[in-house]
Amino acid sequence: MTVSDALLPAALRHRTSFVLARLAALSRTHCAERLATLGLNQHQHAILCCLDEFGPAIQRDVAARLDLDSGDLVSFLDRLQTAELIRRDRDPRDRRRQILTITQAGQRLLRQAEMLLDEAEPELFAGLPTAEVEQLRALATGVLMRHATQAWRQQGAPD
Amino acid sequence: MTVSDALLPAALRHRTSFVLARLAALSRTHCAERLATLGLNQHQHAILCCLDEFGPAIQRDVAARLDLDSGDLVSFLDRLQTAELIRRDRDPRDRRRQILTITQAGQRLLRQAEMLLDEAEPELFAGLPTAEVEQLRALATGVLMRHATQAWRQQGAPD
DNA sequence: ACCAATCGCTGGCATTGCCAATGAATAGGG
DNA sequence: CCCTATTCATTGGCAATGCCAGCGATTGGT
Repeated sequence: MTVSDALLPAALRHRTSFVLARLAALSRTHCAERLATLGLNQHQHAILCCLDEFGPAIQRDVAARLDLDSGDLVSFLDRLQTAELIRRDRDPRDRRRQILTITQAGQRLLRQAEMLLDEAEPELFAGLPTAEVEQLRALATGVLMRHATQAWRQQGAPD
Repeated sequence: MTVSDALLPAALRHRTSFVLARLAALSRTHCAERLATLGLNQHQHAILCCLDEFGPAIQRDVAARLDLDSGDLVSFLDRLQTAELIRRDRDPRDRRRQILTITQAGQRLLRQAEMLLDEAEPELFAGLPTAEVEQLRALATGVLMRHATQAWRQQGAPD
C-alpha cells in the first residue's frame, strides 16, 4: 500500500473512466500550456495538423475530421487567420465554402509546436517506460477507432 | 490502412496526449450522462466515494484528495446536502471546519451510481478485450500515481 | 493581546462544449 | 426557369468547468 493508494478511494482508482479523466486533465493542462506559448490551443494545433497533412480543405471537412463544432471552429480559424498561419479563400465553384490552406508561417509554427509537444510528453509520462507509453497510446487509439468507425457508418465519410 | 486511419492526421494519432484527451472526452460524456440521471456530476460521485470509503472528513481533506478547488467543492456539496445525500456538521473542536458525512440515502444512491457506471464502461470500451481495458487502466493509474506522489512530496499529505 | 494562518465561502473570469438561428449560396424537382 | 430544400459558414447564447482573488469567522502561536 503506497502513499498514492491511500489518496484516492479504491472505488475511483479502479474505475477506468475516472482514471482516464484524471490523466487526460493532467495531460491537457501540461500540453496546453506549452502550446499557449505559441499562441495556440489544442484545437488550433489539431487544425494545423489537418491542413498540413491532408492539404487544403473546407471548414466542414476539418470540423468533421476533428469532431469540432462548426461554430467553434470559426473562432479558432479567426485567430489562426489573423496570425497569418492559415489562409481562408472562397471556393469559386461553390461560394459558400471557405478553402483553408496552411501558410508557410503556419507550417513553421506547427513544427515548433510538434517539437514542444515532443518535449512535453516525456515529462508528462516521466518514469514510465517508453514501451508502456506506446502501449497506452495504442490501447487508447484502439478504443477511439471503434467509436470513429461507428460514427462514420452512421453519417457517412466527410470526404 | 483502415477507414479511421484516414480520419485523423497521423501527427495526432501518434500523439499520446491527443489520443488520451479524445478518449477522455468520450468517456466523460458517456459516463457523465449516466450519472446525470441520478442528479450527480462526476465530482459529486467522487465526493460520495470518498466519504463512503474513508468515512467523515472535513472539506479541506476531500478537496485535497480529489484535487478539487475548495470553492467549487462548496457548490457541489450544497447540492449534495440539499438532496440529503450528505450531512455538514460543524466540528465542535474547531468551528471553522465542516465535517462531511454521507447519509444512508447517499450510500444508496452511490450504489446505484456504481451500478450505472459498471454498465456504462463496457459500452464505452465495447469490443476491447477486458484484459486490455484493465491494462489501459493500470497504465493510466501508473502515470497518475507518479504525479500524485510528486504533488504529495511538494505540499505534504492531506491527512 | 496581537499577528499570522486556516477554513469555508462568495464571486469573477476565461475556456470549453453544445445548440439554435441566420444569411448567403447551391442543388433539385416540377 | 422558379420554387423549395439543403448546405455552409457565421453569430450568439447557455451551462459546465477550472482557476484565482478576496473575505469573514475562527484558531494557533508568541
